[in-house]
Amino acid sequence: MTNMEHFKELLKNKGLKMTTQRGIILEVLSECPNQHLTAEDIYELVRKKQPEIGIATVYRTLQLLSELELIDTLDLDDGFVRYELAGTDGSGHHHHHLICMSCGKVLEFEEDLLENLEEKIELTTGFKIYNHKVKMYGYCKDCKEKL
Amino acid sequence: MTNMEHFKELLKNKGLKMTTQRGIILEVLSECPNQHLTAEDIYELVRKKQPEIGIATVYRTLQLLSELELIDTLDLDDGFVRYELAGTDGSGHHHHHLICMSCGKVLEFEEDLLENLEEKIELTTGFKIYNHKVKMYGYCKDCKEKL
DNA sequence: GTTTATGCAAATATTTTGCAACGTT
DNA sequence: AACGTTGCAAAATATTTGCATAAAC
Repeated sequence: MTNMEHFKELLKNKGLKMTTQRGIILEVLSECPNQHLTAEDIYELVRKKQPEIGIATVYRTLQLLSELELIDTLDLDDGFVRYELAGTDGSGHHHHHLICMSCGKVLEFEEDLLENLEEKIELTTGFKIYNHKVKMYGYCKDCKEKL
Repeated sequence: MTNMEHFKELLKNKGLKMTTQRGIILEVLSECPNQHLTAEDIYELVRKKQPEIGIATVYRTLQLLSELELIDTLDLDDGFVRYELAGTDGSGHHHHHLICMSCGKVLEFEEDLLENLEEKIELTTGFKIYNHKVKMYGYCKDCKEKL
């Protein structure tokens, strides 16, 4: 099932409506894999397809997509909330971020080693883990070589 | 060396000055271990000791402490940046967070399993990792039992 | 005495909300 | 036809900045 079909189904289940605006916003996010767009970025991209849209609709839709777990949010400590499609590989695993402290580049990684960690934490703390967000800060290959 | 002594030394090295306000802000953070205070929370606590302080000074000092790596920031997706002392155990390991999706409680954990992960990522991607932030979302023991 | 820091107020910037008009089911 | 959604503008919120005064070195 595509993201869009999934979205329609989730909306229907909740008695909510599919609209042009909602469709375009999810479409734009689908067209920007591995990017980390701010609400403003998304607003600008959506306006190319639907110039009359208001930014309030963008915010409301992003909140909705986030509640439906179709998108994830990311905080890069610069005062913007950033958005990206969740579970790009359909495995249910979220991807995580490598943030270069020199050039600011953000790479993605997916990693199953974290599952050992989850298990260990569940045993130790009694906490049942559902999801996680991981950010690694360091220097990317290029910047590392320049240092 | 205490946090306060460390702070004074770092300030001196940078040609900056130790002030009553800066001292009190670090003191307040030291008195609230494992809490996740917003700038406003800290402002209120500091005002009990120094009523004339302005919130701008609190923000400026938190930014400074953050740059000096004496404190860490935490984003709980509620629109506030939260602050806590870094490296509570002096091991240089940062602690991480378990966030209960039911009651909102935030627990801490420290985990060395992540070091395997860092190593693996460094080999795979060429990224040199310096620090990381991990948030685990799930249900705490109490909430899990009530479900 | 020089330079950095503070407090206040105003400015910025992001996100949210109220409401009348509109679109979807 | 009923109800959810949109766009606009205004409001709310968190954080930053300019500047004259005060404090630290």
